Amino acid sequence: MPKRVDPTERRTLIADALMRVAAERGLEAVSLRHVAAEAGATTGLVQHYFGTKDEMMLFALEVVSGHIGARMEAAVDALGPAPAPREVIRAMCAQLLPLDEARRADGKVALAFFAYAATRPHVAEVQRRGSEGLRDYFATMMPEPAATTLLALVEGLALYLLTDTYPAATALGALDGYLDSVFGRPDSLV
Amino acid sequence: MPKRVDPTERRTLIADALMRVAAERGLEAVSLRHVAAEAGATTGLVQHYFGTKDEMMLFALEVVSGHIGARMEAAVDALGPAPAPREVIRAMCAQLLPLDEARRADGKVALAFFAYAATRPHVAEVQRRGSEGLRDYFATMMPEPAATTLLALVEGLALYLLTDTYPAATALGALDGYLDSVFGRPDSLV
DNA sequence: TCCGCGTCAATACGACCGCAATGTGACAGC
DNA sequence: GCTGTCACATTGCGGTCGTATTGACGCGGA
Repeated sequence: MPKRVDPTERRTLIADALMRVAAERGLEAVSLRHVAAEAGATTGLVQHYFGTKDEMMLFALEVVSGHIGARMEAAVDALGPAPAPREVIRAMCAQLLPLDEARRADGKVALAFFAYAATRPHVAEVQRRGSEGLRDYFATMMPEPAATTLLALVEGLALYLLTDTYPAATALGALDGYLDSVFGRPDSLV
Repeated sequence: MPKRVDPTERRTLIADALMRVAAERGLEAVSLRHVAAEAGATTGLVQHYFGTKDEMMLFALEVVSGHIGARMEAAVDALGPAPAPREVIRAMCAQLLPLDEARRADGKVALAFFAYAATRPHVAEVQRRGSEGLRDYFATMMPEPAATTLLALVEGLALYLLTDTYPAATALGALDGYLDSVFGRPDSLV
């Protein structure tokens, strides 16, 4: 075969460029040309790997999900062996919150995709599955209704962090407060 | 003066058309032409009342806020005289959730504006003020940290309702569950 | 050796965009 | 009844969009 190249690597490279554009200028600024320019390529290259724009968007959505999943895994691993369920859940939730620039960029893209999905059912389906998977996993460590509430709370906190409505400390306080109400306060008052 | 018309009425008419387009086809489908067509007018008319597209978008954002505010007021009024704080809060929160088609349409537009605002600080400022006002109002009827958490929870529930991740009953259950934990369960068990 | 395919650039095309300039009809005041 | 001005329609410009087409280049297999 001629000129070997790793296609998935290329695709990921393009998707990364897409996310940079989306995080900086919004999802509506994502065009074949802008993404190609950001990736240092031509529109032809982008089109070679993604036949249509929709394909590209869908792949980017999967990449964002992958980022979040990887961060969650790393955060849980960092807890050491046999961590308490509460700590696992807390660590995972914290990865959903835009608490540093990397997570903030992903958060912006994820938010943009939520809006994008609001009028595109097949995209919404992808997100829905992701959320349900997380909720079900949480439900193995806490009552199912609490897992449902927790996930919505975290999503809302992420939204308010993204718009700078709440500072980070407030959001984390709200998260810990809710975890307290589910698992009981660690040891202090009440 | 020649041919009198009510300018704010026209502006609202155009903004309504904008929101119909945004709810059905997403905010990125909002263009002068589409909005004008939806309003049964010409682009010239739209331009006459909104010099630039940004102006139009900002006005539409205010209209959405107005819708929500009006619904909240009506819902609280419907509670009768001297309602309990918990019922006031519940009624207001319910108006933030997309539980019928009208609120769902507004919710879609509001979500789109969140994403829109993520890369436009001056738009985010408008939303931020709205959320803070609501939070502060809630805080007059419940502990301030709880008001913060509640607002984020409701926003998250709205997001999940919009993507059909949660059914309405689940979302309302989560809302009531949280209100229980703040105000105490009305009378039943525990 | 050279053919064919994977890879990528360049360019063209038609649609649509925001915006501005210009045209037109209706009405109020003189 | 002429005229100025407001309300709106029409048209066109410059630009960007997504997509399709075309062709050049590099290299493994015959």
